[in-house]
Amino acid sequence: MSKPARAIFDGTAGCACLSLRGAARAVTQMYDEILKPSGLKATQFSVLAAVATQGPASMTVISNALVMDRTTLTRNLKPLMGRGLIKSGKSQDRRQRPIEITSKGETVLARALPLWKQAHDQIVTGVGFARWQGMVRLLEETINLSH
Amino acid sequence: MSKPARAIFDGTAGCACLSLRGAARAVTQMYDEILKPSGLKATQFSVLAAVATQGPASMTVISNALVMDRTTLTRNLKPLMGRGLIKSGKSQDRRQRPIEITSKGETVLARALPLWKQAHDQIVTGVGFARWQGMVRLLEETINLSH
DNA sequence: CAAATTATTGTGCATATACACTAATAATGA
DNA sequence: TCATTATTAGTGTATATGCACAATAATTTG
Repeated sequence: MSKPARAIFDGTAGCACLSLRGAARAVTQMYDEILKPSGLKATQFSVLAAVATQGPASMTVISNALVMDRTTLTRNLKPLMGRGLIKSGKSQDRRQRPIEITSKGETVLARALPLWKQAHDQIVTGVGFARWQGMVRLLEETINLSH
Repeated sequence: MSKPARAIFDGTAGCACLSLRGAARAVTQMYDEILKPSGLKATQFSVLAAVATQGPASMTVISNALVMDRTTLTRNLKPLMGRGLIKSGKSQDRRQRPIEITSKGETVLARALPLWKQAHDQIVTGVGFARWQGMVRLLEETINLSH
């Protein structure tokens, strides 16, 4: 009876949130390591790529595309803005400050892409293409569940 | 030619890291919301439960069990320590400061467990038991891949 | 045993995350 | 029109994350 919690909760095993967060941490570290030569972290790469494909677009549009809280995106744009990889412009709607990638940002993104592909392939090859596809599908369903 | 990046990278779709992080964010928010009455956030619940089941144990042991960087665990213990839910003791090996749950921590954890179960069931029911099991297995494989 | 190595933990720094709240602007409606 | 409501974005605060580095103690090795 010295550890009553053991009887009711078995720690790591079987918690969707814990598994997801753990996998996200592990994969992020792998991506960060491989992306290192580009000077981008995994999140920064994702944001830069989203701005490149979606932009010029409002913060709200981009944050929705990234399944990321709007205020989180505000902070995540800062290091990219500081390095001049993206810029914010003006809109007719003066509340909006549409974000777009700069030419310097395009260059950095282009250099990062083969590294991203390398990390990506490592995951896909590791778990197998079909199973990986199934996982991405499940993850998207899971995201929709909590909306 | 105004958006050359679109041709080489299709943003959100198909990036394992982005999908994982997005799903982790979404699920964490769901857990946080449901766990609110307990005063614990999802991560805090996980850490507290791990300490309860593993402890008394060294930081290194617990961080490995959680697939969490050791220094991250150090910071994550702080709010739990501050609320008196866990405590650190001493060991023969004077480098170690084994962590264990307090009786107050046991009480809080016991109150949080039904809430955790509620969140958990919401995910499992949503994606289906078998598919959820498959996902957890894949997530664990993915974690092992990046080690 | 003393020196080198390994193991355990903490801290500085930078980024990532999101809720509550605020400010500014646009849209709506009486 | 002008007051109300809705939309868009930023800030304050707190936690989460991890690399580089430092400090301390145990272990190994010559």
